[in-house]
Formats: sequence, C-alpha cells, structure tokens
Amino acid sequence: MSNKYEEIAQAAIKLFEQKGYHATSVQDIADEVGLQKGSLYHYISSKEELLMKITQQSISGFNRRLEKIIETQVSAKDRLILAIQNHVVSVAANLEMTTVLLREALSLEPEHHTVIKNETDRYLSLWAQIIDEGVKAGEFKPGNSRLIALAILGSCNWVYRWYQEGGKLTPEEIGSYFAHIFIDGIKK
Amino acid sequence: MSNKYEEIAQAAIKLFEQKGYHATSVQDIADEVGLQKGSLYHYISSKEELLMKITQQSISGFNRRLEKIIETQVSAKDRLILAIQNHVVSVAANLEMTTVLLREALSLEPEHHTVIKNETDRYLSLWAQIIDEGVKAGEFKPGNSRLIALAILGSCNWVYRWYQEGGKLTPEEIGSYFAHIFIDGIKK
Amino acid sequence: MSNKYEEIAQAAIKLFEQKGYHATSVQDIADEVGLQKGSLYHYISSKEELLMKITQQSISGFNRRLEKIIETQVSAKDRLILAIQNHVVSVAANLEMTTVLLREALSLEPEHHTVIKNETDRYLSLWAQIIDEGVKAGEFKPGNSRLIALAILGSCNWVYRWYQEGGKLTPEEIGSYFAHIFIDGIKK
Amino acid sequence: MSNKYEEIAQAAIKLFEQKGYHATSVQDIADEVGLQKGSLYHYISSKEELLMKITQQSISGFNRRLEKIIETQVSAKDRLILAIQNHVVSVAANLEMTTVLLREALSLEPEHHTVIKNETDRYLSLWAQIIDEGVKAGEFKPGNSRLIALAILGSCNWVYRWYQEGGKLTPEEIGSYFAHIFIDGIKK
DNA sequence: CATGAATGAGCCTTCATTCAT
DNA sequence: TATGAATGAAGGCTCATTCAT
Repeated sequence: MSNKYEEIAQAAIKLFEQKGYHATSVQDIADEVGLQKGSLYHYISSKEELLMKITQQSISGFNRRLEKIIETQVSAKDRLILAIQNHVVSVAANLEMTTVLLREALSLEPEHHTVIKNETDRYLSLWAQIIDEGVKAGEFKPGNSRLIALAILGSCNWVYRWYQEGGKLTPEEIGSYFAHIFIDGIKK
Repeated sequence: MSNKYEEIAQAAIKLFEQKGYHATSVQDIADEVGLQKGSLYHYISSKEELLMKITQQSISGFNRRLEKIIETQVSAKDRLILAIQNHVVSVAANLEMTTVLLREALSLEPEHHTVIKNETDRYLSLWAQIIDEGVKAGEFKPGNSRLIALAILGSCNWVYRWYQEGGKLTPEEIGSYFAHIFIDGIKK
Repeated sequence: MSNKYEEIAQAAIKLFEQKGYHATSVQDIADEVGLQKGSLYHYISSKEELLMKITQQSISGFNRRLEKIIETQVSAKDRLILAIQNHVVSVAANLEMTTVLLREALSLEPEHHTVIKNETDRYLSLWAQIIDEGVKAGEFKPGNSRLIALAILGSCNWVYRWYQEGGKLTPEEIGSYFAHIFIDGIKK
Repeated sequence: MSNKYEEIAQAAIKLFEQKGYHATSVQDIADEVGLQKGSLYHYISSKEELLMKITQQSISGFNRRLEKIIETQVSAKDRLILAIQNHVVSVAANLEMTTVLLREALSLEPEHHTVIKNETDRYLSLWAQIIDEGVKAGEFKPGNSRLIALAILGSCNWVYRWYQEGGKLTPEEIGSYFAHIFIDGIKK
C-alpha cells in the first residue's frame, strides 16, 4: 500500500464523487495521477477493488467512531447528541468519500456489496442501541428504536447531498441543530 | 406519447431501479418490452431522454402534491404532518420511480440535471415555507426553516433506501411516526 | 446461424490455421470479412465460442463418418482400410479445420476442452473397436487394440502437419499406402 | 549461460507445456523461479528466445540420437527398430520439452520457425534414409520411403499427446510394439 | 544482479445510436 | 412500425519490455 496507491485512491474518490463511478474511466484516474492507464494496474487489481476499498474505509470509519461514542460514560441523550454531531461532522469532513459510500455502494459486485451492506446494517444497529439505552434509562419515550434510528440517519446522511464548504453554518452547528430537532422536536 | 412509450418508460423505471442507469443497456429495455433495440428509437430519442422524463415526472409529482397540501386550510402543524405522511406514502407507492429520481439524477447531462435540480430546490422551498408559516403562526419554535426542511426531507427521502413492501409497518404508519418525531422530539 | 456467421467461421478457420488461435485477433477476423470489430458480435458471442464451434464441428464429422464405416457389412480388414482412407482424405479435404481441431483444442476453456476431449476419446474407442472385431474375426493378430489405434491415429492425424494440396500423391493414395503399411508392415 | 538460465528454461518448459506458450506470461515464469519479471531480462533477451532455445535443443537431441543410431553396424531393420524405440523413449523421457517442440514451434517468429523447420526436415530425411537402406539391403519392400517415414513419425510423435507416466506400458514397451507394427503389420 | 515502476500497444468486449429495408 | 445489421467509440485490462536506481 505504497504512497502512490494513496494518490490513486484520492484521485478515484475525487472522480467518483464528481462524475460517478460508472462515468469515471480508468483513463480518467490515470490522467489525474499522471500515469498511463496500464500503469495503474501496478497498484490496483481492478477499478472495482478501488471502489470497494474506498467504501470499506468509509463505513469502517463511521462504525469505529460510533463505537467509541457508545463507550463514553455520559447519558444516552448526550451520547445521541455526540453521535449526531460526529456523523454530520464526519460527512462534511470526508464529503467526497462519504458521497462515494452512500451513492456508489450498489455499483459494487454483489459479493462486495454484501460486505458493505453488512457493515451498514451494523451501523444502524449501533444507533438503535443508543436509543434503546436511552429508553431504558428513562431519557427517551418508548418507541420503535430502529425506525427512529432510520429517521436520524436519513437526516444525517442526506447532508452529503446539500452540504457545501463555506456555507453559513459549520458542520458542528448543523450537527447540533439536528440533535436538537430530534431530541426536542420542533413544536413550541 | 403513445401507449407503447408508457410501456417502455415503465420497463426503464423497473430496470434503472434494479440495475442502475448505467448498468441498464438499451438492449435490456428492449428485451423487457419485447422489441428490438432499434425499434425503441421510434419511441424515444435517447436513453438519457428516458431518464430525464422519469425523473421529471417523479419530482413534478412531489411538487404538485405538496402544493396541494400547502393550500389546505388547516394548521401549519397539520399541514406538516400531512406533508410528511404524503411524502413517505408517495415514496413507498412509487418506490422504483422515486429511487430513480433520488439515485440517478446525476447521470443526467448537465443541462437536464439543472432542470431537475431546480425543481428539487423548489420542493425544498415549499417545505421551508410550511415551517415558516408554522413559526409565524406560533406553532413552531423560531429556527432555521431551511435546515429543518433538510432534516425532514433527509429522513423522508431516505425511506427509499430501506422500505420494503410487506414490512411490519405500513407507509402511513411510518409517515405518522416520522411526523411525530419531528414535531414532538424523542425526549420524554 | 445466418450466412454471415458461416462467412465469419470460415475466416476464423483460415486465420486460426495460419496464425494460431491466440495470435489471431478479433480484429483480424473482422478485417477478413470486412466488418468492424464490434459488428462481429452480432454473430458470435465470443472469440472462444468460434473456436469451440469449429472444433466441435470437426470432431463430430470424424465421429460421424467413422460410425458409418463401422456399420458397413464388410470384413474388419476392409473396414480398417476404409477408416484409414477416410480419415486421411478428410484431413486433406478439411485441412484448415482439422488443423484447428488438432492444434488449438487446448486453447479452449477447460469446460469446452472437456467436451472436445470426450468426443476425441470416443473417436479413439471406435478405432479400437474395429481392431478388436478384426482380432475376434481372426483377421488381425491378437494385441493391444488401443495401442494399435493410437499408432494408426498418430500417423493419420500427423498428415495435417505435412500434407500439401497439389503434391505428388493424392489423399486417396496416401490413405491406401498407410492402410497397407499398418496391415502388412514394411518388411519384405 | 549461467546456472540461473537453466533454471529459467526449465520453468519455461514446464509452463509452456502446461499452459501453452501464449498463455504463459513472463510473470508466470518469473514467479516460478522466484524472480521479478524485470530480473528475468538479465538472463534472457525475450520470451521468444526462450521458446527458440527450447525447441532448438529438443530437435537437436532427436537429430543427434538418430545420427548415432544410423552409424550403428546392425541391419537396417534393427536400426529402424532402435530408431523407433529411441524416439518413443525420448518423447516420454522429455515429455514437456517435446510437447513444446511439437506444439509450439509455430509460435516462433518466421525466421526462427524456419530454422526449426529445417532441422525437422532433416530429421525426416534421416528416417527415410534408414528405410531406403533397408530397401536396398532387401530387408524392406520397395516403396515411398518418405511416406513411410511420415507414417512412422506420426505415430511416434503422437505419443506426446497421450503418454502418461505410470501407465500400464513403459515407453520401451510402447516403442517395441510400434516397431513391430510397422515392420510386420497387424494382419494375422 | 535485482528491483519494480512505467510504458504503450494491443486485447476482447460492450453499447448507444443510425439506417436501409 | 419494426427489424437487425452495422457502426465507431470507448471501456477495463494484460503484457512483453525497458530502465533508473
């Protein structure tokens, strides 16, 4: 996993985000890093492997960070707030990679797609776990924790579709606002 | 816009949803409707036009329905509830077409993409408008209405990624639950 | 299996014989029939399929003809003579196709290769059967019929490596001579 | 011609036999000897040169051995028997190399191919010479010595296509049997 | 001697689109 | 309308060979 591989992966992330996986040719990636098309294959074994590794890395990061938050010794409510803030901030900080994960995972071959799907399902379960613990602790109303998790994840993931660096709000502010919405609701 | 065109569009929707736009060949569509590849071109002018019309139709539907809800003579809160329920139910009822809209719009040529983008922006504005009216009416807390709209839309759009017909909850129930979450929050 | 397919197959046979399967590109075949490379794929599904069909057709012909000879109501000796003459004449008459069969079969994918291998094994068994019947009838000395068949087939197949149209001897003469050698030997 | 070259040549023989010349990559050979692809080129000048040297060595061996047999002071018949036995035993003893010679020679560039072709023609002439001498000595019937040589060579070469070590018959037994067939024929 | 990065040409195949029939 | 032959560009990938280190 040389330095050059990292360069290639970065080029791929950028191009996959800009044009989409299918619309990005290996030639495009080669041009971006200043190599011949064939030379790329010293570093990668296929275009799809590139996509796989990118999505893998992305979802792993999300899982790792959420696990850390879950271990935190604060109230469930605070853990949920942290999780929301962290997710939104991560999406913004890794906008291209997250976009590739959320938009291109289904371009993976079935077997690779399954791997990502499983990690994604696990991520959802971790969110539901936080909510369940909040209910158990009497911090949240009893409810369908998986459905709540899906609502929260929907909002937080969607950020990749509209967030722009340099906008009026920082990712931290967006995250806080979202946490506030989910916890307190919007009614007066 | 003959009857045959509708048949072709339906086939395209189904296949674009199943395999993705790029992975669906014109041959696939022809096979699905029982025509030869060449014959399709009596009805369509290009594969991309098919995608354009599908996404166009989908976003138009969302806008049309939301406009109708906005005109309803009930409280802002009830209009928001209606809007959420309606959106979720529509996603579920037109799962394939909505998936194509939300997932494949960026496969459109830039000029077409812009058209869809504009209608999508308009849809967001309509949501923000409802929220603003709720705030003005004292029903909702003052806040960043566009951000709230993005949160709600994120949750509601995301449904296309996980909803499955025949699941435990009906689309109506999911919509109600989501409305409840956003209006009341999840804290006890 | 249009007329054009036959044209393509003929071109392939000619080129595979001249340059070998691997050294023949799809471009070469396309050039030979005056089509674009991509246009070939209206008629074939892959280059390998072309090789498969050619070898299949070739070995089938050999089996079919030998079966007919076996059914002939003449002495085993005469059937063997007929078989040798027929094989040599067939090799000469279908020199290119036979060359492809005998030289390129191992370029087939394992699964296709197995099919050809099985038919080839069957061909050998038919030869051994003739010899066994000759032994039983007291026309041939008892012996290892399979080994004798391999000796005869070796000589007769090898013809593809040296036969040239317009040479001093006709295929019929070569066949007769070979039959004579195997039946009578060369000693005075 | 270092020791390493011999190692590389052996690897090439093995791989060319197993997968065919075209299907064997320089990488395959490098892997087999535990070198990097680029390092091979300290020992060889091209992949084709490797094939050339292998086939050269193989055909030279056949010619050398046959010349020695021709010089033997025994009857023509015995010399023929020796030649057949020797050829079959050599094929079996150098199965891989012989396979490469007989199967891959046409993968050589035209100029190299010509060299091998000439040595092969010479080999055939040596066989015909033995037969001619047998005829002159009254041991064999008068006949087309070249055609007889081709028949014998066909049988004996073909052995490379079916011989398997550890079979029921030893190469010596096969050679003797073949000699017997050609000299005496199979008729009772 | 050995490495491994890089080349550049070539390979088989796919595909949206056109058009004569 | 419908066909299906044909196009031509592009795609992902392989590979023998070179060369600076």
